[in-house]
Amino acid sequence: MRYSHTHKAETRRRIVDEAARRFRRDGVAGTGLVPLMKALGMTHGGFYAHFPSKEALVDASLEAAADAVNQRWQDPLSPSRLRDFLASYLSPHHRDHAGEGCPLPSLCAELGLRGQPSPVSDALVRRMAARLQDCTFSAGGADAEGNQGLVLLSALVGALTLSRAVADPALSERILGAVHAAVQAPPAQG
Amino acid sequence: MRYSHTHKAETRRRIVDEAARRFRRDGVAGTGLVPLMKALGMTHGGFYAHFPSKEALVDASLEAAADAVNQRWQDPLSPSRLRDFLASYLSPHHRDHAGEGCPLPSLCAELGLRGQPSPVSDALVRRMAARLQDCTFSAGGADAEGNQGLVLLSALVGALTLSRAVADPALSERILGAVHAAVQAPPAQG
DNA sequence: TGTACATCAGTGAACGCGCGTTCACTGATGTAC
DNA sequence: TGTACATCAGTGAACGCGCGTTCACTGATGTAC
Repeated sequence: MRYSHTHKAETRRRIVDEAARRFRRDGVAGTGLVPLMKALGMTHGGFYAHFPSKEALVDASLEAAADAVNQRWQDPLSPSRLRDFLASYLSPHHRDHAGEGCPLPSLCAELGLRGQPSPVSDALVRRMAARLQDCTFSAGGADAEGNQGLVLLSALVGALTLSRAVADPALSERILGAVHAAVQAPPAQG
Repeated sequence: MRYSHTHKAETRRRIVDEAARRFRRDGVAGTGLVPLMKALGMTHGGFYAHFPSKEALVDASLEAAADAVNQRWQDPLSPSRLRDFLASYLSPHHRDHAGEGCPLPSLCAELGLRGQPSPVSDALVRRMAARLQDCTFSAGGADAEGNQGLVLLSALVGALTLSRAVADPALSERILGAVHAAVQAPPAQG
């Protein structure tokens, strides 16, 4: 080998990291391989020493995201850590920095367009929903199937998506605030 | 004029209708003007007799969607019509036919990517949230700001987005079913 | 009613551009002797 | 330790393609006389 044993793996990791950021920030269709490789100080031809196609890079970056979620959410969330998570997920900072944020609001719509979605997003959804399920505020005797986590995740993803799409900053903050208030305490019963 | 008075307006309407369908089904970036015009039995050059740019077509199709929502949701929803709406919104049919469905789950993520989002999506969000607000099941004394409609809308949009992105049909149906159950009756309180 | 003209929606070839991908190559490095 | 060789990550030019947009034009029709 002409490079150290770890060199190629290291370059591959850099490509995946930068791609994951750009996919979330600009969309998959909006991310070109030429600017991507250029940002890493390389030429685009070298890309194909690491991946057979752009499609494979999408899969790899989704897998990396799923690994990160699994790593970070390995143990059940404590109520206090859940509170922190919800606040940061529904924050203007998260809304304004999609590249460093959750891949679900950024990528799900685009992944849903493709003929056959990758099963990797399933793993992401399952893991996050399961961890949210563990510590929903309602005791949940009526929710034995564990669906409350999916409901919470849907609200989070929808809120972030909508807050990013509206032009009026006041409306955007109202969306985040309304969902934040609703998920911290269940709505008044009557 | 060489065509009847309504001819041009009629053609424009056909372009907007077909574009709105394709934008929702394939995304804005995934919709080309050449195939779009060809589907209407015309050549692409004629497009510019109606719109100055593709961007203008996006705006026009969003406006058309907002008009349709305003038309259809002019009066407050009765509880029974709300029930029908929720069932159809969270149905597998809606998930599988994005081209004929709500523009929010299909387009919000992509619109959020663009530098400055169009204020037209604001009108859509406001109108739908207001109508959902009118008839949320909770009496809502604690929700004077009218945020419950935004919460409900976030959950609907998130659920549809996630259900379209996962590969496992069972998981997809669980997402729709869980949110459907949750929005029909508030979660158990303890 | 019949003819000449003006209008303009729509045609179709062409443009420059960025895309994903291919491929012959280079040259720094690890390995073998 | 020093030299010759094999490896292969990365280079950079080139490809075909579809994109949004432009533009000189056509020809069917409404209008004026």
